[in-house]
Amino acid sequence: MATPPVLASRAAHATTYASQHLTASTSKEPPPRVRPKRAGPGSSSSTKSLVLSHAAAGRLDDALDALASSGSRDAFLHNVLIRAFADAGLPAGALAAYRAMLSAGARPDRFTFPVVLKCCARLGDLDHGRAAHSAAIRLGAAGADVYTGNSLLAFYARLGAVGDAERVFDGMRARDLVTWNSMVDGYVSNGLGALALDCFREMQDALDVQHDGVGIIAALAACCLESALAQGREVHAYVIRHGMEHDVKVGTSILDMYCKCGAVALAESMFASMPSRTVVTWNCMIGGYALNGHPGEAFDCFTQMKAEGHQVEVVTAINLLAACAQTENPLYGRSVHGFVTRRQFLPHVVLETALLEMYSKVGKVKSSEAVFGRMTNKTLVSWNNMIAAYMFKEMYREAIALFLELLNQPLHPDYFTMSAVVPAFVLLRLLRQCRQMHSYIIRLGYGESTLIMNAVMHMYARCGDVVSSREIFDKMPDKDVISWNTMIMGYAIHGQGRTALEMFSEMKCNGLPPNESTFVSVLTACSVSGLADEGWTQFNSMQCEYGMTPQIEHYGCMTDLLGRAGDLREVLKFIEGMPIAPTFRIWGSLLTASRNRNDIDLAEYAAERIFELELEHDNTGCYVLLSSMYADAGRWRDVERIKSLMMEKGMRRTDARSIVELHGVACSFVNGDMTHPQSKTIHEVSDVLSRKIGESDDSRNQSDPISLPSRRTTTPNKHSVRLAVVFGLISSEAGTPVLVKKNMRICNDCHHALKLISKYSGRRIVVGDTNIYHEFSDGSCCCGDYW
DNA sequence: CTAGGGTTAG
Repeated sequence: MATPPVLASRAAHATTYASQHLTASTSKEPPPRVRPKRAGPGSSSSTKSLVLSHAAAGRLDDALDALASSGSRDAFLHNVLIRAFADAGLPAGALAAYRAMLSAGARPDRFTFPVVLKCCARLGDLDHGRAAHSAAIRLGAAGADVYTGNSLLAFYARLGAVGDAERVFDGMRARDLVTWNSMVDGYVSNGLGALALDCFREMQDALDVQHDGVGIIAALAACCLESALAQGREVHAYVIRHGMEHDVKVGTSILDMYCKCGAVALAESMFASMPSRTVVTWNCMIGGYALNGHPGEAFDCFTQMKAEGHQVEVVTAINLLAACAQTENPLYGRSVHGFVTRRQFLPHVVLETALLEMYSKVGKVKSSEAVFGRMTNKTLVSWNNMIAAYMFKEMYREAIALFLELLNQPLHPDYFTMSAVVPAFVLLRLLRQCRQMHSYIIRLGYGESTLIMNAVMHMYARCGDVVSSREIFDKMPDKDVISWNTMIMGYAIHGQGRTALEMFSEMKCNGLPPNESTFVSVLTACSVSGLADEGWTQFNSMQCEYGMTPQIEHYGCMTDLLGRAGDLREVLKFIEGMPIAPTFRIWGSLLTASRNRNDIDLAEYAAERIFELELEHDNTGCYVLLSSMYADAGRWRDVERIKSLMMEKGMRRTDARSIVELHGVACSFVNGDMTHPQSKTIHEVSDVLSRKIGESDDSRNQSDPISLPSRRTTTPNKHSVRLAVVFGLISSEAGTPVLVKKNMRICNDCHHALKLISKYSGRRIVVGDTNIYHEFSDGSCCCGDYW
């Protein structure tokens, strides 16, 4: 049927009218229209019936137009229309109708505000909500009417303004069950579980009524946030006492609470006892199995769910993917991917993000990329996950590139983004990129965030610039334990044990109690700087004064400390006396100590323990170290044995590489490198330096034990680190330190030579290996020749 | 013509 011309033109007008009000959303009220002649509080019955009939037929723009042109000040009629827009899922239209109401001069009442506020919440429109709030205050509805107060409270809470929600709560003259429930739920949706539970308890005293399902569900969500199993069980008991357990939603929430608190068995018995279940119940159970590391049970549960005739929905698939991510075999995830494709669940942002994450966890980063690339709608979470996927695969450059791409998106990187990407800079250990990252972080407005600035501090320290690390630390307004731990560790890895210990005392003076990690930093400082007595004092103090139980990391530090002292039997005795089983970390420490004391027997013993562990850890370094010890001892047959063992296991010695950053450009050298344009000069200078420091031909002829016979061996003065240092020395001004990063430990020859070169050149030379920074100056190294 | 409800990615 064709629309009558009159109505058609009106409809067109109405659309413009509504959109005008939508676009003018941030400005003040639209200019008042011409006051109609008949502007009484009621309206003519013809206006009323016209508006109502349009509204009832779903012609909302027509209804709005009719009402606006009648100039009616009938609040009831306006309320009906606002409500109609809201019910039709058109919150923006509802706000346009509200503005029309205001410009008609009608007076909003206690029926108007709840709907308007709900629409503002749905649009995330804080400004219009605040405007409605002041209108409600002006009209006296805010404090007096419970419904208006409740809506205001819920509105602020949903937009994350908990403080405003609390103020509304406090200002209400009367509160009902909904008021309290909204407050509890408001805390929950802002992650404040403890406050939610306090509020829930307070509510029982304040109101003389029983909790309803809504409140119970909010309280259970609070228990999830706090992992408060005991309180969750109390809520469960309350539900049973008051005969509410047959409510499916309540039952499902109890089940979910048990899952989230890690009590799968309790969740299972809840599941079994439920008289009826919905898809959501099944989804929770599947998610709960996945969350608690039981992928097999999750799959079984899924099969059973389908057998009972339940429709699989998007959330089911998402939870199932969490289970797939835990299996070794990518086929599970792929089949779910096929399933959701066939069911046409895609595109769906959350589902796609879950697919991306699943592929990443089963090691299929290419598939993650494919999913990410096809996504039309990407949320910050999608980006964060893709960055994390690259990080998981150690694809640091890709992670950084994606992060830089994210900066060009209309999205604001959050803490997860930062904590995902910062380690990439740390691992690449390029100071220039750290500085860049630092400035991004400031530009993004995270300069005041303790969490993020801790990461930046860590980044600088790991990249060899402990001074910048300290500068940030000094400027931080709210230092937490992690800030202090990071700073202490920063000094520790730079061999400045004394400064680290001073920081530790200062921390305690400031009244900040140390935690377990603090002692890892402190003990590392003692061990790197050879402060044996201090180390023991701290090790005892953490147990006696702070009642902490040393963890494997602490034992690792103590093993290092003892190893450096040199009595290897003591080290072995210590390891054997440990109350926890030695790990790779511990035996590796003994291996290093044996190497430094040249005790091949003990080194073999330590290496055997490491091989016994049969872990997925990369043992290449262990083989290389052992083989170089055999080479030093002239045990060439053992060298060969190790070499063939490594070939058998498909291990390849990683190529030594050293990087020096000059004027913002990173130059990378391998052993004997000739690729640099200034190679000739670099090699010549290295030879000159070698002679000046009296480096013997003996050490220069020492061969690389692992290299194949065909490969030319490199004399120590052409090792990557030496070339990098030489290039650094000749390319920077006298007096400035030279900073070099190396991807493996420095060999004895180079360590010795660098000490002499620092003295000869009068320059400070800093070389970072995988663990610590060696600071060579005036003929000695901060590590005290133990590393 | 009025408020408040469960499951999902980090």
